Amino acid sequence: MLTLAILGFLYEEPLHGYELKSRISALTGHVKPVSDGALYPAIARLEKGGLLVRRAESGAGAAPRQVLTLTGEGRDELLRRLREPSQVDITDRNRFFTALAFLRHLPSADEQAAVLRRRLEFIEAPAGFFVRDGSRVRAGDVDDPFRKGMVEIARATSRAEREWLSRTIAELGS
Amino acid sequence: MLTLAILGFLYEEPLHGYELKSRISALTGHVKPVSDGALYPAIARLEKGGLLVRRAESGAGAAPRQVLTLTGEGRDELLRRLREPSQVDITDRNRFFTALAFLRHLPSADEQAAVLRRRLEFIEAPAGFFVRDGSRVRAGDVDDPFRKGMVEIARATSRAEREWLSRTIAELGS
DNA sequence: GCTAGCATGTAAACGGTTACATGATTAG
DNA sequence: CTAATCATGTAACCGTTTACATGCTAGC
Repeated sequence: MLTLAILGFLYEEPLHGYELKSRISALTGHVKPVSDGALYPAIARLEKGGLLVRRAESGAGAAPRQVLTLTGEGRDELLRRLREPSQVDITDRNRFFTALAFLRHLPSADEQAAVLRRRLEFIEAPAGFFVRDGSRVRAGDVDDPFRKGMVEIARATSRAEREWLSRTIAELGS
Repeated sequence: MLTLAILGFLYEEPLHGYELKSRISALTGHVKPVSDGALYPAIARLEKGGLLVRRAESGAGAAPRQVLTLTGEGRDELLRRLREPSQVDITDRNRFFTALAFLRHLPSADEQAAVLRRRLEFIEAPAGFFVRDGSRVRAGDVDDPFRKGMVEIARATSRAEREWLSRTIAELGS
C-alpha cells in the first residue's frame, strides 16, 4: 500500500519525502499519519531497486530536502501494479482504494475497466458473515444489535461501491 | 485484530484452532482466510501469556485437535480491550468492526455506548481527501472519475455508519 | 488413485509501529 | 521562549505473509 502510494504520487510529479507523507496521509480519508519509520525505509527500498532517484535540494532549513523522481523502471512498475493487481490489492479495501487513486494513469479504458471488474466480482461474491452450523445467518436472524450493525453497514457500503463500479464500468465501455 | 478476534470467539465457547480460523475468516465479511502462519503463533503467544490453555482432543483423524479455553485473565483481557480500545482500534475499520462483533460482551450499556461514541467522534472529524495547496478539494471539484468514486463511496459508507452509530447510541441511552 | 477438507505447525522475509535522534524556521 | 511545523533518518520489536512440512479421512 505504502509502496504503491509512493509510486503513484511520484508518477505525477517529483516530490520530497515530507510532502509525500502529507499526501499519503490525506489519501487514506480520515487522516492517519504515515510514520517516518515506514516511509523512509520504503523510499530507500525503492531507490535500491532502481525505481527512483534522489537529488538533495541544498535549501536552507532543517534537513535538506531529498527530491525524489521516478525512473523509467519506476514508472513501468506503477503501471504494472495497476494493470496486474494482486489478490490482496483487489480484496483489501485500503489497497484497492489506493490503486483507484492512481488508476487514471493506466493509458487504456479497457485496462481500467478490467480492474474495476475484478473488484466488482469480488464484492459480488457472497459474503460470509457469521456462519453457524454451515448455514449462513442473515441480517434479520442475528439477535446481537452490534453484529446487526456490522451487517447493515457492510451492506450499505457494498451497495454504494457496487453501484459506482457498475456505472463506471459501463461508462468506460467503448 | 487477530488477537482480539481469538479472545472474542473463545470468550463465547472453547474452540480448536481450525474452527477459530473459519470463524475469523467469516467475520471479515468477504472471506479472506486467516493464514496458519498468523493464527498458530498468535495462539502460542496467548498461551504463553496465560490468557488461554489448550487441551489435546485425542480424536482419530489428522493432527489432534487442540481445544482452546480462555483463562480468567483471558476473559478479563477481552473486556479490557473492549472497554479501552486503542486509537487504532477506533481508527481502523477492520479493527473497529472486530471490536463491534464482541461488544455485547461488555456488561454495561454505558460502556458499550462510550465505545460507539468514540468511533462516531472519529468518523465525524473532517476527512482529508486530496488536500491541494492547503484548501480541501470537494467531491465535485475532483476531475478524475476514479478519485470522485473514492470520495463518493467513502461518503456513502461514512453516512451509513454515522446513522447506525447515532441511532444505536440513542437506543443504548438509559 | 486423486482431490478436497480437516488439522497443526515452523521458518524466512517483509513491512509497519514506536521510540529515539537531530536540527532549523516561523508564529504566537 | 516555546510550541508547532518542516525535514530526514535509525533501531528494536512485532505481527503478517508466504512457503514449507506432515498426515489422516471422505467422496468422486
